[in-house]
Amino acid sequence: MCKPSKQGVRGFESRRAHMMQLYRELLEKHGRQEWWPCRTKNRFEICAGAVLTQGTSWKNVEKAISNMAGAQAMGAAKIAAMPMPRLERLVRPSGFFRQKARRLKALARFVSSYGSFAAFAKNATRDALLEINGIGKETADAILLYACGRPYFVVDAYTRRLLSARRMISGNEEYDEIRELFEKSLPRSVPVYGEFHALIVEEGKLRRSNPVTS
DNA sequence: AACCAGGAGACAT
DNA sequence: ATGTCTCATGGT
Repeated sequence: MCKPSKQGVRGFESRRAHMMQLYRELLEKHGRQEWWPCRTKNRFEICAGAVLTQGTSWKNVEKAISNMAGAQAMGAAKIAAMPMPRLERLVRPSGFFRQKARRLKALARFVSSYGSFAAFAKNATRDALLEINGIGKETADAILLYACGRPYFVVDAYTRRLLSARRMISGNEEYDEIRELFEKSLPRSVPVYGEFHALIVEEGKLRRSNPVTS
């Protein structure tokens, strides 16, 4: 049952075509972003970055990451065992430092409970991540995609604006509807998801600094 | 000198 | 379900 109607099939193919076209267009315009993939051997650093960047510019996050790395503290076990005042001091430049220190610690304990990062990356579920206080949908998906190498598309405010500007969504869709739109329209590829989201962010930043150039 | 970043949670309506 | 407030540092 539920064999797709011609309308449904055409609608699906059309969305997929638009999505690929958008990807190509952004890729040509901005070039490859290569956010985290190979540059970072430490995958916990990606998890930390996902939390630290909540509501703050990446520039500030880099300072906090640099502090943690400089203190030999960029690891789940180290963060899990670190006294809060010390952790707060390290992440202070990223803003919201008290709650971010708490969130990092909760995440570090969760990762540590798997015994190894590899075990965490393989077995942690999205729902389990979402139960951690301070890990919402966007942060969870960013961790799953960029740190765990799993095919979850990351949706942010730029993504909504861009898609509604292109009339690919109406604008009032739920987070997960938009995520599934990407995941169903694109080949199930971690590098593609990662690059596409990064490109959308880059495009969003450009639009902000220069509101008039389409 | 406001304004705002690669958000999320708590709370009121 | 949908708004509004808070969290906080550093760059335009």
